[in-house]
Amino acid sequence: MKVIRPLPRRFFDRPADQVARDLLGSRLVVRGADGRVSRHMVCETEAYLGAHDLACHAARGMTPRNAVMFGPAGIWYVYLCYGMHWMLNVVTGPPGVPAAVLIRGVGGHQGPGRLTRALGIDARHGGLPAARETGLWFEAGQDVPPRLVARTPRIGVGYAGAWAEKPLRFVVDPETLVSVEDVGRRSRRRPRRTEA
DNA sequence: ACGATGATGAAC
DNA sequence: TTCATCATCGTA
Repeated sequence: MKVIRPLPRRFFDRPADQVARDLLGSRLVVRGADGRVSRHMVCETEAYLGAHDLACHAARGMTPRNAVMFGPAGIWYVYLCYGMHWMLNVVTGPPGVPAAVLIRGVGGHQGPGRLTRALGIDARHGGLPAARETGLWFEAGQDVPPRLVARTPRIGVGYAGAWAEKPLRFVVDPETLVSVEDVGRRSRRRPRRTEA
């Protein structure tokens, strides 16, 4: 039987929008405290491109919080938002380029704060590599054909001027993705939150 | 439409 | 040391 290896670091050492697109259909894999492993299909991501991207945390320079974004690819960037939600990101691109991809939705869990809560992800993961040893990594899943990928503006970044409108959010309807032979029929598109 | 809830970063 | 600001979510 085929051995599934974690997505390697080089997978993430590319522009964030490419990584965000290609993570759709992959599996986010978590090993819980009890040793059990669970796999979750990635169905929604957002790309934060670097210091020039005004929606990116690194747009105003390096701080203790965002420092990990300036490092090598394949490292978890986890931060607390609105006082209660842990946001899971993976750093992309070469050192010096502070870019990352936000994991915004995985199968069965809509919303970045809900999925971290459900999977037990928090600050402990920040700064660690996405690898088996850390208990949180990615594995290749199924390829998602382009026609099933929707691109929209990112959520909650209305302050970012022109960057707020760029289509850097990538969504695939998990219902659609489940049945590969059903690609001819576009399933109902879920109504999404809109910008303010 | 809005309040919960707390770290973060910048100003003072 | 204060203060505004959040890459959200549940309830209304």
